[in-house]
Formats: sequence, structure tokens, C-alpha cells
Amino acid sequence: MCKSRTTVMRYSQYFIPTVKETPSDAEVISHKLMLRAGMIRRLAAGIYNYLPLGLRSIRKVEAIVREEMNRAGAIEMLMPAVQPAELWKESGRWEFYGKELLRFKDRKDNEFCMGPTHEEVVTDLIRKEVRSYRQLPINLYQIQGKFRDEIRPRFGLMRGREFIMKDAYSFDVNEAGADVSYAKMYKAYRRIFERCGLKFRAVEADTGSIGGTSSHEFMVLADSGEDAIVSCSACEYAANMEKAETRNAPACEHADPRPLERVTTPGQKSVEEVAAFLGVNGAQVVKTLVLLADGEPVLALLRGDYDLNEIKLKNHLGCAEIEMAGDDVVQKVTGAPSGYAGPVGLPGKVKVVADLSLQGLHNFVVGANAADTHLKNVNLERDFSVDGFVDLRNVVLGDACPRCESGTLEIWRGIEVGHVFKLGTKYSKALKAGYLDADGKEQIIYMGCYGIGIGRTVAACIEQNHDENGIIFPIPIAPFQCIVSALSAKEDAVKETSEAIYQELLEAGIEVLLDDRDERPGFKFKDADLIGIPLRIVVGAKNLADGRVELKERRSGAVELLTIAEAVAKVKATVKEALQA
RNA sequence: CGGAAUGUAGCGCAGCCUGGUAGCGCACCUGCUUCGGGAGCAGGGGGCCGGAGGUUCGAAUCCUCUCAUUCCGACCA
Repeated sequence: MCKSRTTVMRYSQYFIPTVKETPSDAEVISHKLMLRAGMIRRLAAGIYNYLPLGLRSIRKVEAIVREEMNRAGAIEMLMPAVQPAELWKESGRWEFYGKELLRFKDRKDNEFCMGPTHEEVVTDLIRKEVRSYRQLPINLYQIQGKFRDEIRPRFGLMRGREFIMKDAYSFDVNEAGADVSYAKMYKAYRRIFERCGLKFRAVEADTGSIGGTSSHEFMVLADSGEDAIVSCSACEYAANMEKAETRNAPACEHADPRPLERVTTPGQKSVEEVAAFLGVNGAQVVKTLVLLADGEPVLALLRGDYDLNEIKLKNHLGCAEIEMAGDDVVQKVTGAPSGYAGPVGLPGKVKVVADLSLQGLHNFVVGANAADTHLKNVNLERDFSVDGFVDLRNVVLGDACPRCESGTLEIWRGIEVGHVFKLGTKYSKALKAGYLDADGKEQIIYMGCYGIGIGRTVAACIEQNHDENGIIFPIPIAPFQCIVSALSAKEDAVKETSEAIYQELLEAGIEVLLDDRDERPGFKFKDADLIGIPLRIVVGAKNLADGRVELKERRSGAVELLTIAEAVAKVKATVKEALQA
């Protein structure tokens, strides 16, 4: 047994700076507990030190990820964090990616960025090295630090700017091959998150700035999750809110169009205010949102009780950036202050896109493009026309499932811990990554990419596994599997016995932390609970007089008085069982 | 980027309005007692009051600028 190894597993020699008080800037439970348990410390906004305990859990997740990636045939490598701008310009993302991409120059004034992801780098590598179909398929991955200059980092490791990510990239000769690679990764991801002991769902997702043709997100279910996810009550359909669709039932009313009416609505701007003022419900008010799509004004029409899904609009328009227009633009486009925009009698030519829910809607209310004025009994075609009907809204609880007849949609909160994409040829085309097929003909490579947030997975795990006393780690990703608390560490019998148990567990390959500190029992118990070690053996003078020690399970709180041999055997058995993959 | 707030000991905060000796709790150090769920008493160390400029006899406190952080919104694997 290596001496140095045993030394650092003594609490008195180790570094676990726990704190009793909750730091004021932590909001979500995982952030609070990771700070309190001495797992992480903040260095700058969204940038953290990983302290020994936190690092151990991260390494556990990494190890599981490695095993499953290797099992799925992926090959580990390591790419640089700093990337040259020219590659990003070649793929077109230097312009597209936005401020999230941290850019800087070297001493020679050449442009670089901190890599937020590595499609460009890996594709560049492959295009230089792969010539023949015989070299494909291949799937390369790395576990590496990334940087994204998030607008608003928060929640500790959940949304940091610097973070550890596993990213894998598959290269295939054609789409069918890419589908196989994708399916392998999907399956590996399920195994990874199952082994981490997480409750999760795989959902259909938008491809965002990574691009590509289709994707799934792996979402850990947690009320504190930043993402809304949608699932069907009856079938397997699950998607994130950005992507989720519904079967839009046509509005059933066949009301005759009533004459258009202009009404004064002083100070009534929001849908709620207008609806209440006019005595109609929100569904009868159509809201007109003025947006800027790559700087061009666009009007989006939605039923008042629905929310705009900007991703859907962005995808429909095929633009890079979309944002709500400021008051000055609203004034210019509609001729009225914001709050009174409408599609009828617009002063100039502007693109108008309507949500599907407007089809078949009659006699609704819209802004009149004049201050303090709305129009009642507005009807499509008669009063205005649109440039198309598109699904533009977020689904709501109870909407009809788009895939089956009977189901309705349910909404959950989730934390995105993994994301798999079919990229198609987006990057291989842009960077000209091709190969020669069996006929000697030039072909383009089909790609996929697959990410897992390592730190985020640990944080998500804590969101799902904690109580009022602290973290409750599942054994597979616990920083230590067992803690031996030597109460009254000064007494020889206690000291010797706890040492013996510690050594025996170490030799059995158990990751054990010996709490040999000269502290009061309550203090040690509180720390042990806080840092979430799944199993605890307490060696105290009283029980030891009967030749017994106490074995306590962190999660259930179940306590057993056992002989030393029994306790050791039980710890071994419990850990072994938990690690069975 | 829009709105709001906060920077005072390692952490959590008071003091600021009404300018005049920089304080409390936790943590830390020493001693004694205590010892199965974050002990008690006594003593002690630790501060350029985020930074720069200004007003004033005198600024943690008032004014201006700046930097940082946090919250709400928008945005985002």
C-alpha cells in the first residue's frame, strides 16, 4: 500500500474546507451545498476552483464517461483550449457565434478564441488526415476545459463560463453510417446517466448554434432546472420547450365577421390589461410583437394567451440573431408607441408572420397602430393579410401531443447534462473534409457531435440527491464511498480500531476517508452528512467496549451495530453492488 | 444589453441617512473545562471600509467617475 495515498485520505491531512453558513450569492441547492461542502470555490464570475472533494466526484463522472465512450468505440484524444480565428471564419461561426465566443489577439495581432466547442478543430484534423473510406468511421472524444462567455453565469457549476466537458465527434462515410454512430452515442449516454444514478429524460431538441439536422438533449429532472421540457402523457414523445410542437386544433368557431370597430384604450398596453378593459378573454386578443431579425423588423402575431418561441421564429426566418425591438423601432414600424402595435393599416411594408393558432380565429382584438387605441372584431383576409402561418408559440400544459391521438403534453423542469447532434455535412462541407470512396470518387464526410457537461452532471446529481443535512451522493460518483469517524480520536482503542478498519477498507479497494480529527462528535457527524459520503462507520468508545461499531447509511439514515468484521464486509458488499455497471 | 442593488476582517453582516476612537456573529490562535449531532468560559491576532478623484479642519459616511459582484429581464450547449 502506497504510503502517500493513505496519508491524504486522513481528514486531518486532507483539504475539505466546509462552512456552516450558506454563502449569500448561491441560489440553487447544488451551488450552496458544493460551496458549503468545500467542493468548489469561486475565482471569478462563472469560474471556479475545483477543490479535492469536488474534483474526486468530477473524476468519477469522467471515469464513467470514459468507460462508456470507449465501450461504444470512441477514441480519446485532447485538443487545445485556444483556437485560431481562421478556422472559425472558415466555418462561418466567427460571425455567427456572437459574444459568447471569447476572442482575443496574440502578440502578433493574430485573432484567437477560447474554444467553446471543437467542431472546427476536430474537422480540420480529420480533413488533413483522412483520405480514404477505409479510415472511416471514426469517433474521437476528449474531456477538456471549455470557455463560453455566458451573458449571465449563475448557479455555480450549472452555468459556469469555464467548465469541463466531454465532447465527441463522429465521422462517417454517409448518412446511414452517421445514424449508426448517433444511435451508439445515444445508447452510451443512457448508460452513463443511469450509472451516475440520475433520473433523466432524453428529449428532442433544437440544434442551436452548433447546427445540424437533429438532436436529443439528456435532461436531469429537477425543479431548479433552467430548461422546460415537454413530454406526452401517453406516448414516448419528449422534447424541450424550444422544439416542442403540438397538434394545432383549428379554432372551432365559425362566427360571422362583425364590423371592424375602433376603441379607445387609454394606458392599456399588455394583453391582460386590454382583455380586462374590453371584457374579453386573452385568447381573443392577438398580440403583435415587433422584432428585429438580423436588424430587419418583423411582426409576429400570436394569440394573447400564448408566448412567442423565438427559436421557432428564428428557424422560420433563417436568421442568425433575433431580438425584441426597442421603442424607437416600434414607433418607426407601427407609427405608435409600443403596446399598440397591430397588423392592420401598417404605415410601411414589413414582414408579418402569424402563429398557427390564428387560423380560424375571428373577431379578435389588435392594437391600432395609434396611441391608446385598439381595434375590435378584426378578421384575417378582410382586414389584413400575413406572409405565412407558422408554429411560433411555446406549447402549454394540456396541449395535444403531436405524435399520438390521445396524449396531452406535460411540462417539467430539467437540467441539460448531455446533448447529441446529427451534424450532417455542415462542418465537413465548410471545411472541405472529404474522402475517396471505393470507386475513387471524392465524397463528403457525415458528422455527429456529442457533449456532456461533466461539472454540470455532478451539480445535477446534487440537485436530485440531498436533504436538509447536505449532499447524499450515489456511490458511483461519491468522492469517497465510506467515511470512518473516529470519535474521541485520542483514546487508544478508538484510534487503533478506526485505523485498522481504515486500512482494511483501503486494502479492499474501498475509497475511504478516515476522520481522525480532534473534533467533537457532533461536528464530525455534521461534516460527514454535509459532504454526502454514502456510508459511515462510527467508532466510539462505548460501542467499542462491546466490540461493536456503527454503520450508518447516509441516504436512509439506517443504523446498524455490527462487529468490525461485519461492518467491513457490509461496506465492501454494498459498494460492490452499487458499482455493478 | 435594459432595470435594481451591493462592495467594511477568511465568511455572514451592522455602522453611512445625521461626517469626528471601525464594530458584531462565525471562523482562526492560546489556556482551562467539555466530548454521540456544528460546546462553554477567559484571553488574543487580524482592516488602505473595492479603486481614483473631489468637498471638508476632518470622509467608511457627502459628491463625481471607475471597477467588481449579485438579483430581475432579455439572451444562451
